[in-house]
Amino acid sequence: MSVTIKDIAKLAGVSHTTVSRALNNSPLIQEETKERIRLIAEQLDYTPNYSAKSLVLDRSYNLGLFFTTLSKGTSAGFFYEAIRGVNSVIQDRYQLIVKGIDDYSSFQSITRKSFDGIIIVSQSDDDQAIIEHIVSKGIPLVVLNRPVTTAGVLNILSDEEQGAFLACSYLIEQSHTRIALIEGRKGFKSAQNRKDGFERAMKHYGIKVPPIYRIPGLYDLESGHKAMQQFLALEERPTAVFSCNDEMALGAMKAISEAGMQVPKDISVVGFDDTVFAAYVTPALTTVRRPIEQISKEGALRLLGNIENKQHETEQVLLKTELVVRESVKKLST
Amino acid sequence: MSVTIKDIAKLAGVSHTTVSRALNNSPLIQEETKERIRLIAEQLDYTPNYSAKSLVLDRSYNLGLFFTTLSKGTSAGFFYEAIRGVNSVIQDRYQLIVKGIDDYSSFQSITRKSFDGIIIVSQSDDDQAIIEHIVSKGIPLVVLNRPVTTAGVLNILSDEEQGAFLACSYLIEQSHTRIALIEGRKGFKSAQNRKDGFERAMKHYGIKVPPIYRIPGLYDLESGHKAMQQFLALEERPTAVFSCNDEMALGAMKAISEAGMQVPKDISVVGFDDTVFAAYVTPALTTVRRPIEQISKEGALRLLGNIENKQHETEQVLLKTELVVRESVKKLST
DNA sequence: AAGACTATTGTTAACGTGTGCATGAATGTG
DNA sequence: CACATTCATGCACACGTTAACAATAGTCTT
Repeated sequence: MSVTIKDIAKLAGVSHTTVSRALNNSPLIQEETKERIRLIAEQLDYTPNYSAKSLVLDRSYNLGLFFTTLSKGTSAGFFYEAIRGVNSVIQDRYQLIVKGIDDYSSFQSITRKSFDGIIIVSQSDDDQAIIEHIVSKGIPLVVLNRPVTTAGVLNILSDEEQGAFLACSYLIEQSHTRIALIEGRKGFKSAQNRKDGFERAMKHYGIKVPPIYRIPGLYDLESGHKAMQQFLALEERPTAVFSCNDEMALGAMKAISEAGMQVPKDISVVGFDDTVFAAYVTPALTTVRRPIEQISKEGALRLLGNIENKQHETEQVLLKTELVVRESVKKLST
Repeated sequence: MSVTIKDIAKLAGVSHTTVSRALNNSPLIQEETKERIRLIAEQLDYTPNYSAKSLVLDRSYNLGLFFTTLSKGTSAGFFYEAIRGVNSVIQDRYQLIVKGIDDYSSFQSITRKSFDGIIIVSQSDDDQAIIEHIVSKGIPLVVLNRPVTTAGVLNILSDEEQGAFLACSYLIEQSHTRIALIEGRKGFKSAQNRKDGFERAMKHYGIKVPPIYRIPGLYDLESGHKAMQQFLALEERPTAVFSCNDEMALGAMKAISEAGMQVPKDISVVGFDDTVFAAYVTPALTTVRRPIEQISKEGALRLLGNIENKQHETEQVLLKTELVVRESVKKLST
């Protein structure tokens, strides 16, 4: 079948041990011999059998990249940026195995033999179970995007509460006082954080928000659309809406234009995430940029550090978010 | 360290062979013995070492999912749907390894030992090299999204030429005669197919298209924006634009509104792909739906069939696209 | 009741690679 | 020149699993 080190050994007139050492650049082997063996390996188009390597070295060369879910609730852009970020770091050294946590019926198959390290892009508290499983197995782990307090876990995320605070403060500075909130998907930590930022800004500036100005959403276009319809039906409409993500903001804008009104002339809208299309809708959406690609890059980098130095760095890193001002907010005259 | 079948064997008072057979549900073993062994395995929280299995069974349990590129030119939605489709099919049986073809400096590491099968979501003719490598290694392969003639390759894609024809015919049926084209990224097969559909429709209905009505784009928002600006600067503007994907269509719509005009009142726009946001922009975008998730599902399914039955199905499957009529096209009065 | 057959389990080797220890040659030391 | 030391390589085994073949006991056939 395929070429093994024994085939090379035979041709080179040495033992397979010598070949193994030569190809791993061991200092025990003479430079001259190494060169000869490398040449033969090249000519035979030799590729190491990673299953055999894994078995004896107790490493899998696999990196797990797990999302809370692949089938529902994860936005395409988010998903894409996360994979890109991680992928740009690992290059050739590892294989990237992508999976949705909700696809696992049992975590049994997640062992130190099958993953050298795992990155969880977490969007829900429900991920706690798998996190604990991974930690208990002693697999190096980094959790992105959601705060986690479990011991022994690297944790990298953006400060979403701060981002939401930023966005809402901006609305208030534009003299808005009737500000409504379209919340994120229930159970997602990000939904809570963003709402917290909203509430803090309101409190900080002493703005009263009636209960009907808060409607839960599902992070998708449709729920934003529906929520906005409800706001529009109100007797005293809000003059501005903070939507917990861009997709819902888009749905909201759609509802506004369907009602014969205009953004930002009649109602201002702010989103969150700075999705690729935010800059290109009409009007361009003012939103909060969350450095997902940077988070996943940073996470992958540190995870590799932990794996290769066998250390156990375990801090929490908060990366700052940034307000991107575009055209969807109007400054009210005071 | 971790539990092996030998540990179980010792506790059960049998040989490790018997344990192996029992856990693989071999008919050679007494039902009673099997039950006893399964129980012990469960209690010890045994997990098979997949490296060892792979080594002896000559299977990796890995499925490769390769994209032409992860870093440039692949749209997030496209990427997301493809992964979802494949993932929904493979469930627990395989690990899904995601990679960008342009990340490979050498294909050497792609062997039959490291991948049981490979799915290529191909967007460029440049992928031919890796396709040939994979075929030469005898790895089961399915190529999605782009037509491929290499022997021994399963090929599943949508009939994009037909989709473009559909879209352009629709424009013509709405009495448009000055129809412009924003082309896709050069070198991408889809760009060629969609253009072909455009040309066929024009020819079929006997519509003349001046050369300046065709501008190449890059499949991103910005290039659509720029292309539209050029159309708008023309003395005799088109009344309708067929954009080779939704993102460029969005960019085009942006340019139109910046010029103080409206879609579809002043200019009609049709896109391609039916991206998630197409339904929620204002006006909602008329576009061509390409069943990516279905394509990748179908592809994964057939690939698994080929792997597990050791057969070599090698046909080309064309899945029909569908025109989604929304609000971005105006019927001209004749 | 002897031989053939069947059902169940064990023995042993194999997959491809890495590593501790042994070996032998060459070199250095006193 | 005898002995210690260093350098380069080989031998044998280990990693955890599966499978071909052997072995044993029990059952059936005539």
